[in-house]
Amino acid sequence: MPMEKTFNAAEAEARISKLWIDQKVGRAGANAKPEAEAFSIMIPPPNVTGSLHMGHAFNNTLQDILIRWHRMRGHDTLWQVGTDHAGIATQMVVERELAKAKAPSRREMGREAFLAKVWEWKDQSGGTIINQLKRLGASCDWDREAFTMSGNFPDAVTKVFVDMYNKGLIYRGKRLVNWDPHFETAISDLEVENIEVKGHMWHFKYILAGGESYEYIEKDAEGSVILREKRNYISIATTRPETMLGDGAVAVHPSDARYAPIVGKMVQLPLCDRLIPIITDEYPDPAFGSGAVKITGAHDFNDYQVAKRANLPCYRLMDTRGAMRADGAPYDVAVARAREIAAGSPTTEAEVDSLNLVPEKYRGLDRFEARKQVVADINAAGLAVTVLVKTIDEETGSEALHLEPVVDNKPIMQPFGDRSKVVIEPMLTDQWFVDTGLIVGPALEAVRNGDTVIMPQSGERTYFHWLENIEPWCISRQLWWGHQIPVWFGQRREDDNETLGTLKQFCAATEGEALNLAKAYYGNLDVFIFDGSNTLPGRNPAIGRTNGTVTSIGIKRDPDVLDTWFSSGLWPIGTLGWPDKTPELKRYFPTSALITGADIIFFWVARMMMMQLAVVDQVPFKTVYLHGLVRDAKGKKMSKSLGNVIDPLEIIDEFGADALRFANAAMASLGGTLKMDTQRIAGYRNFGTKLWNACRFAEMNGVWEGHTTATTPPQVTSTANLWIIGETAKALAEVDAALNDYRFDTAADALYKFVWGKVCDWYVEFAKPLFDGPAAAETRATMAWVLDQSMILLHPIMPFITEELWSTTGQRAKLLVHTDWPTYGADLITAKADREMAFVTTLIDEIRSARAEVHVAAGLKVDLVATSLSPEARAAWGRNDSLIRRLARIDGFSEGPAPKGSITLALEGAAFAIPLAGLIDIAEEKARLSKSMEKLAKEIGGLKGRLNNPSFAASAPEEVVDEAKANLDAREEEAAKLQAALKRLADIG
RNA sequence: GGGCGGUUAGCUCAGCGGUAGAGCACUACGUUGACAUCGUAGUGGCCACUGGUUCGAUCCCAGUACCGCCCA
Repeated sequence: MPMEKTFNAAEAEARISKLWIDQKVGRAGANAKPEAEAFSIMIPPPNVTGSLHMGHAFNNTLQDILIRWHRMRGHDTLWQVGTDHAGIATQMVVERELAKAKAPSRREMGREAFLAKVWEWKDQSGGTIINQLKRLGASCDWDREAFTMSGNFPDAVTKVFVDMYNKGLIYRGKRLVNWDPHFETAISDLEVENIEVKGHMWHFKYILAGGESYEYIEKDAEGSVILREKRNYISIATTRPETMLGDGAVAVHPSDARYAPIVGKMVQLPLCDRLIPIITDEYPDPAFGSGAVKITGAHDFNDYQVAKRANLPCYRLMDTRGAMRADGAPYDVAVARAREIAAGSPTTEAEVDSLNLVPEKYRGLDRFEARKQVVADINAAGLAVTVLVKTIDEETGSEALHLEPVVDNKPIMQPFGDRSKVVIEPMLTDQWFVDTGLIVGPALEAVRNGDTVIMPQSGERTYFHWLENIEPWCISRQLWWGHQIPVWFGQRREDDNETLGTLKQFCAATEGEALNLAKAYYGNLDVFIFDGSNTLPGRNPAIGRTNGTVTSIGIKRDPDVLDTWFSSGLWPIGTLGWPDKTPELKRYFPTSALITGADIIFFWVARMMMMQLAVVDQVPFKTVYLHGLVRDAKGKKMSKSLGNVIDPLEIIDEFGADALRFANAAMASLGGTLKMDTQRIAGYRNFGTKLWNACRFAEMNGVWEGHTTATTPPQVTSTANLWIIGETAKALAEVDAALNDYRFDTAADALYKFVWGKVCDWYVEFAKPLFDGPAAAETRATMAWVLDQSMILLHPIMPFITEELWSTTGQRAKLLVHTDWPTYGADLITAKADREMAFVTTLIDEIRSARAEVHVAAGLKVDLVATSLSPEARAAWGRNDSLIRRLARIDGFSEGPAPKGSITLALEGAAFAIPLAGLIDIAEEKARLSKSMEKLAKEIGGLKGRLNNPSFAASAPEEVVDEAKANLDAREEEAAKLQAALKRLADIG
């Protein structure tokens, strides 16, 4: 059955994909030669909730190109596939599904039932993205699909936590964290997006205690007094009025002379029955606002630092949902205790946290509601800074002056949760942290000494900059979906004089081990797991008593889970079976390359480096290839709201996976963003069609008859065949070099130019006359070989169309995916053939160009007269005249002087005339020649300028000088010929 | 404010010491033993600006302007 005119991607891709999967072509070690070196890649695990977007398509195309290339080369390859449980993202999706289905909410159904729902959902929809990867042609080892919540992974995560805990690399502490009031969990710095929004700045007066007052003096830049008044207050500015309820002080800069008289004095905190001090700190900027800053240690990161320095208590004002606290003792009780603490009464962090200093009227209000209320109350109390405003009564026209509160409209940077999109609240909570400062050293060193190479190099600078300024990593999340933290809490023994108010921690891989630890600690008490109802407040353990004496004690597991990135940080070893010493771990770790987006260098790459080095003392990968983000054709971020999202599956439907893959490879230059243009993808679809039709042409000419795969090219004698065999060797060398350097764009470019520019544009055309001559047999053999090589070399980038062509063009021992990658070298290049074909193609180009410029009808055959021929040129003509005649539409050929009324061509070593008496416009030919002369003159001028410069000859390398000389000679020779032709034209008229 | 990068043909981008390339778009023409998802020919660039290094700079260095991205 003859080949169709085009490749039917939709039909063939499904069929070929199934074939590859059924035959397990991507299994670890497939097609490996004995003793082969290993090449392994870990897929950046997509979220199990995810579906394939352009970023995935791009990222996985590059990985597949590398894997296929190495696999064909006979290396022992593994492309480890799998998905990430993606804590917040997945929990969010399932909660949304529940809401949509009007099912009970997460809280209503409880932890166990909810987790069952998540697993149910995962089983139903978790395979989506994996199946989409298959459509892209990804040749992963599908049998090894991993999941961060399945198999050995949870145990591995737990083991790492316990080990790190025991080494003192993980600690628990009360810290100000980014709190997401929607998910009611802490999130890491990296999960916060700071966005500029319209905000307001309010100005409040805090009245000095005891009726005190001072002289407030404001000076301008020159030091002249511009305001002098007696004040009984200090003015503070804030964008978050509701947090004033938790203020611990007012801070001013130590150099600020305006407030020097009142530093150390107390002010009355408005709306509250508390006095707070005026303190000095470097933090306030005297030039900003009034220069005085209210300090709310529990709800602002800067204030927290000030509070720490000044040893101020940090009173938490909000609950987990971002509403003003309604728990704890009544306000007057709490505030009384706060006054005692302020007066020096000893306290603990835990006690401070338990005190609810929100006055009764604000309790339970949402934080934004509370903000409005506080502002209203401050205004009502006359404590707002005001300005005189003149109003005119519209009816009477009478003017009136009155005071209005000063509220500045100003843009403010506000933190939002990257998943929830709600305003993040700095919140003082107990969390687990990795003491990253202790494990960052080896991760930095490994990149510095080249154990791991980051490409492009700018990525290394970013990596260093972040790691050199690393902050502790908050790894606990108040979620349900994830790896539960393997720590159980119990009450401290009375003789245990650790920090008051904290619980004893038992960190262990299993409940049994935790119980053993606890038994060892509590001595003769019975220890049991307390996992019951939440009737006891917080995480307090249960205590059993007999006749009033404590006889048993319960320990309770921390309900929190680990940050998703803690587990995905272990992806390289976890997927290979660690902590077991599996053969795969031995074989494929450290992995060869990590291909990932530059946007997760902090989230993932840096953490994998730190974690793997901390756990197994080895780098996780030798090369990190960072790529940019995929944008739309205009460079805009693809987003649903903009409506510019390009769905890779739709692209595959329309153009085929190969076109998308080739476009991805061609765009993969290092650095920058990637602008995805469907026109370009269409172009690469056309490229596939081009190859397809070259093979179809071969088929029509019997090239494939009885064809089997040959590893070496046929022995040939004709120049065109020798030449294309050499070009194939050049293409192989370019592709190998490019892929070796991770230059997917260079590889794609070389292949495009070879297949289209050399094979299709020239070689197929050359073959047509050769098929009629004595070289027909060797030409068929050469074409078969060259097209085979094209399929092989293109296969890593365009696997489907090449696999399909492979099976339709001959008897094949193996699928293309497992066909050996060639190893031939420069010995296939014949310099003489190269030179000769350069002459032939240049001559054809020149004739075509000249014909077009003087408007010779395309169909018209013309004669050619050689006016001068070097021996080499004469030989070249003799061996290739059928090619030239056909492609340049030449009829008769002779040697001799230029006939009258001909146009002239000048080449190196030859000059030709095309007699066109009566057919051409003399003026037009003159113009054409003059234009060529101008171009030559410019080149000659440049070359002469260089060569006439004495220091050029003195300083430039010899070969550069020689090249310039040779160039000048050749250009001058051509110019002379053109000059002669111009003269002839002038003679005619 | 700190860090990283960019500025090359109408568009999207390569090139990164020897005088500028690709794809797309555009214009004209369509002879051909595969391909109109095509062929042939062509138009189009003070390589952001200003200095410096060099025999020579789009390329290296410094500064300026503008534009991105990341982190505060």
